[in-house]
Amino acid sequence: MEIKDKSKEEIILKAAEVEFMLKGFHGAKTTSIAKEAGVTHAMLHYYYRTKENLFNKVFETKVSLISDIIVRSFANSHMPLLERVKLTIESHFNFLVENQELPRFLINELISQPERRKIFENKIEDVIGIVIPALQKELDDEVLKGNIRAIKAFDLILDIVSLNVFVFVVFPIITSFDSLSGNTSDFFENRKQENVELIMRRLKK
Amino acid sequence: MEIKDKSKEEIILKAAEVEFMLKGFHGAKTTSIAKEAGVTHAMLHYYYRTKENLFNKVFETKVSLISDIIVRSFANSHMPLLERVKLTIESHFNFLVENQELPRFLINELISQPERRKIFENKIEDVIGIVIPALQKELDDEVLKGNIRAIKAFDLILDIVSLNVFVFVVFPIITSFDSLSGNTSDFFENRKQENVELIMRRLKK
DNA sequence: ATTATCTATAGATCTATAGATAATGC
DNA sequence: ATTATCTATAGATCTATAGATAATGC
Repeated sequence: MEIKDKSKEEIILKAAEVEFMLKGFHGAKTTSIAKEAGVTHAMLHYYYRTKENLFNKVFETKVSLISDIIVRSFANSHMPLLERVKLTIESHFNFLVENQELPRFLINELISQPERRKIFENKIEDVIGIVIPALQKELDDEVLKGNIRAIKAFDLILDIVSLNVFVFVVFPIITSFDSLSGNTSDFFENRKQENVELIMRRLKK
Repeated sequence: MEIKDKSKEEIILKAAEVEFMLKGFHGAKTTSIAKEAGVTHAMLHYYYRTKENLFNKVFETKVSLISDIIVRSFANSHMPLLERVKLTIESHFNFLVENQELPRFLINELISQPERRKIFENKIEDVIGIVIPALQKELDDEVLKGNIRAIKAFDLILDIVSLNVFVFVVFPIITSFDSLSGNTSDFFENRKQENVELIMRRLKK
């Protein structure tokens, strides 16, 4: 057997990732994942036994990605708050450029299969429980100093996430209208700036 | 046969609506729709022949709702622009309160089943082609008069839609964190104001 | 006569595994 | 000896329809 760049096990996982992300758990079929991976259908079950199993592998990896980005976003605490918020928006946005199908996938599986929410909640709960109160305190301090306008940390985060995520969620649909004539990365760059602008104007006095 | 409030045909459609909205085309099963509707499985096929057919009935109704709201949102042209934008944000938000599962459903089916995009595009295309240029002109006029800051109509609409829609898309997930202790309608009311605030500050000089 | 309903079942599709065979690593 | 691979097929689930029967509207 020659040396392949990837083992079949990995190839199957990659193919599963693509199919699950695009079609969801129910829309994806183990037969077509196997076909896409270029292996016999039996191989898929040999390595992962069940469809459920294979899905969970994909799902957990994706959930981890999300919880990591939340933590990473609020690092760099030694920087003025407004600047840090700006940087957070940008790095969060950049992360989404690299993981465009991720939000839609998670949202969808979490809603259509509520039994899977626990996995998500467990990963994300602590992060939320720590990040929000800490941010709230910082915001309140700045408000007292008269530097920014009052806002709840939860609202600020939801503002940022809404603006950043939504473009990617609808991107495959709006492209078909071609209103964004021209190049995709210009479009994204423009959106990133627009989002920063919106949030900065919301916060600045 | 006694007089029922609804015919079986309608009951089936309603049950289908619920199941398709929640689980998508592939996740929904005609057997469980029939069960939910309290009819034998054969009745579903008697009235709608195929699953595809039944799905399309639901899908088209939902697409119409969306295209209607876009048109309605930009009525009331005899009103100062900023005020009109504010009203548009609010009425769009109110519409979403009444149709919370709608955006996620559409986004998802449109992405996982690209063959259905045409139905959507046809309904929405004209509306977009008329609304955006008209709005752009109005915005440009106000910019020249020195009343607002420059913005592309497309960006403004995407800003509004992002902020308004996203809360509902993730709502079933964030409720489980219970950060929004207290009542749901207060939470929504607060979000609506936050969104108006953001957009107004973006536009005002 | 037409419309509505049920039971039973065909036929398709999909997940999963059994069992045989080939390749690989000590 | 263990791991990887294939063919073949069982078994489950799901969509769809045939065919019989009951209800309804002229």
